[in-house]
Amino acid sequence: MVTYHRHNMDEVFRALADPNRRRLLDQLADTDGLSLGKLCEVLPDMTRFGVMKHLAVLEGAHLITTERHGRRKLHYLNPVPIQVIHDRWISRYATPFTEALASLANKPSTEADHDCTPTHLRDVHQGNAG
Amino acid sequence: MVTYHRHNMDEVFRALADPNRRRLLDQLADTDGLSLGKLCEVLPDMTRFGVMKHLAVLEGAHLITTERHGRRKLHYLNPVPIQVIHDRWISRYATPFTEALASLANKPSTEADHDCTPTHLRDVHQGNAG
DNA sequence: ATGATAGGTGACCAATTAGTCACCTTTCAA
DNA sequence: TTGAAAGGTGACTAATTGGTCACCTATCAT
Repeated sequence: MVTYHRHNMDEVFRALADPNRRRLLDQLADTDGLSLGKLCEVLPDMTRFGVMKHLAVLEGAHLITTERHGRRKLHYLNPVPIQVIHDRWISRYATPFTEALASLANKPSTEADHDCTPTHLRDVHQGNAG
Repeated sequence: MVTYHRHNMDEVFRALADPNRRRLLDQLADTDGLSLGKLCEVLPDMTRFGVMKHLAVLEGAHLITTERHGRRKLHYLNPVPIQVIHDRWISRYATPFTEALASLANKPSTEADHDCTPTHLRDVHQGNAG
């Protein structure tokens, strides 16, 4: 019996909540298998220790995996927890209605002003221009 | 020009990171338009103020919207931010490979032990039985 | 009007988190 | 074998978060 599908959603969401950590993931999505030193270049305003901590959080959430190669530690993106989140949580709310609304929301045009949205969704629309 | 597609991902992810808040969202997904008092029944181990704070976080992340009706405040699920996250972030990593791996991971059977996974993904498999 | 009901505010405390640092081990190249 | 390079640990501080409370306003039924 394997248990790797029991990803802790708390940890995954919390890990994803930080823009620095998302940046690290994005970097690994672009170039996988980077060392700590290389990943430090992605977050130049932070010390090596800060980056280490963020990577530890990502690893704790199983969003990345690591492999030691000599004196270097290589970091690999692991997209499984994200897929799991999608499958068992996000798809619940991604109804056709939502998809239509979201695609509508992505258009900056006046079409969105037709506003066939229920009243309790209206406040989402109150963006200021600029 | 509308800006409601500029959801702050930090806030959304952080809001989703708390199980109490996810429970509130689940409740609203089941029965939309509940008052604070009703939502307090969902989290019986917390005071009204705690629930209020969690709802405020959810509202700050635009995951719920509210409407006052007399002396009551009704809360409505707003699935748009989740859809946005899916569209612009999650789908990046939800490759066919990932989907296959995830569906594999969801099976507790021995099929997962064929393990055609890259080495750096292996540690995801090390679950302890029981 | 009046009491009960529903919700709100600001202050407050405990626990957690983010980031840094001094110091350490392991590995590689010469 | 020695020194530089890569990474790791534990302690520490500052900031943030989670939760509670005393006290408040607004609304409804009578």
